[in-house]
Amino acid sequence: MYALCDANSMYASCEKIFDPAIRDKPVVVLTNNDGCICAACHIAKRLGVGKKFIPYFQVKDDLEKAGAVIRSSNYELYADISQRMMDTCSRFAPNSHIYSIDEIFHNYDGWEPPEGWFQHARAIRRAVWTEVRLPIGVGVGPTPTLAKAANHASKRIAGYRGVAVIDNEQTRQHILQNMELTDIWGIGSRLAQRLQGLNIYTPWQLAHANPSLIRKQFSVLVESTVYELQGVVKLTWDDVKAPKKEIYSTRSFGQRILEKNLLCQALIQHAGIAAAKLRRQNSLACVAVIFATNSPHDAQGYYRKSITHRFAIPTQDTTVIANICRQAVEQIFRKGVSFYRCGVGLIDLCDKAMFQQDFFTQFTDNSNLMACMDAINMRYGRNTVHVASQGFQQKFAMRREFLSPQYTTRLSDIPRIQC
DNA sequence: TCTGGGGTCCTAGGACCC
DNA sequence: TCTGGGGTCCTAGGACCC
Repeated sequence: MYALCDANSMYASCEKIFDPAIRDKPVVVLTNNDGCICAACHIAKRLGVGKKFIPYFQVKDDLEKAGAVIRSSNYELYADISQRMMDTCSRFAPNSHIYSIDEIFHNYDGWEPPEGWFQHARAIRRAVWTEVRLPIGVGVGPTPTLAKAANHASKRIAGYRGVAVIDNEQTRQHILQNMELTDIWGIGSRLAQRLQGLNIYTPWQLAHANPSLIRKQFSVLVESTVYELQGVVKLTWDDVKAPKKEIYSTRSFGQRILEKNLLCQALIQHAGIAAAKLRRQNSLACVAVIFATNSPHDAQGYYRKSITHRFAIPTQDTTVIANICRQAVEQIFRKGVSFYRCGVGLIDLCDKAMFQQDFFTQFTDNSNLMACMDAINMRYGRNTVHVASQGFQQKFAMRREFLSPQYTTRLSDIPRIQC
C-alpha cells in the first residue's frame, strides 16, 4: 500500500500558525514578485477569491472587498515548516519520498499497520497537527495514483474529513465517481478534453477504458494511469523516487534589468542554485542552457535568447557553470531590451557514480570546495557562501511587499509572548 | 504607474552532417 | 536534373504539476 500526506493550502496554513489574528480570516498567498495567487485558505476559497495562479492585480479589488489578508511567499518559513511536517510524517512508514514542499509519499511494501489503515492514517494526521499545527490530508491506496486520489477525496469529498483509504471496491468506485478527470494525477485539462471526446468523463470511466486503446490514442503514461486507477501498480517506487533528468533555476526580476553586468550576476546566481540541486542528487550535467527573456506582455515584442553549452567533461561545479554564464551573457544581452526573467538549466544528466573519467584530460577538481560550500549553506542558510561574481547587492531581488516574519529561522523574528 | 510563478518532461521541426 | 535516408543536436513550445 501507498500513502500520500499533503498539507491543506500549505502556504496559507503556514501563515496562520504564528499569527492567531488571521486564523479566522480569508488568507491568500502570492507567488514570487507578488505576481499571482498561489495559495488560499479554505475561507478565501469559499468566498471565491482564491483562484490559483490568477494575476494579483486583476483580483486586487475583489480581495479587498472580501477582507482578505494578503501575504507574499515566505519561503524561509514554508521550507522550515515543511521539514517539520516531513520529519513527523516519515516516522510512520518504512519508506518515504518527499515529492514536493507539501507532499510526502509513503511506501509500506508488504507491511500492514496492526491498528488498520484508517487508524494509521488518522494517527499521522493527528501527529502533524499536534506537533506542527499544520492541517494535512492523508490518502491511502494500493497504487501511488490511487493514494493521490484518496488524498484528494480526504479533503474534497464530503464525509472523509482528512483521511481516505481505498482498500475495497466500493470506496474506489465512490471516490473515482466523485472526482473530475483533471483531479487525477497526470491528467490535465488538454488530456481531459480529448478523453471526453471518447465519452470518458469521470475517473471511474477512465479506470474502465481499454488500456491498449488508450496507449494508441494517447501515450504509455496515460495507459499506466488507467492501470493504476484499476489498482495495478505501474509506478514503481523507483519511478517515484527517480532522479531528475533536468534541473532548472529561473526567476523573474523584481525590477526589469537593462544592464549586462546585472543580468550576468543573476545568471550566475541561478548557476549556483541549479548546481547545488545537481550535487544533492549526485548527478553531473553534460549540457547547460542559459537564457533570458523580456516579458511576453511587453509592448516591444517578445525577446528570448538561449545558449546551449555542451561541457567537454560533465560537471557539477558551480564555478565551471558560472564561467559559461559569463560567456553566454555576451550573446544573450541586447541593449534596449528590458529583461524580465532569466535562468540556467542543467540537462542531459548522468549519475556521478557511473561516470568514467578520461585518463588523458586534465581538469581541476573542485569537489571538495563544492562540498564545503554545500555544507556551510546547509548549516547557515542558502547563499551564506557563493561565488563572488553573482554580486552582493541584490538589485534584482524579488518584490515581497506583504512578507510575514521569518518566525522560525531568524532570531530577531522569533515570536514574543507578552504577559 | 505598473503589475502576469517556477519546475520537469517530452516532442516536433529545423539545421547540419555523412 | 531531381530526388532520395538517417542520425544528432539545438530550439521552441506544449503539457502537466505544485
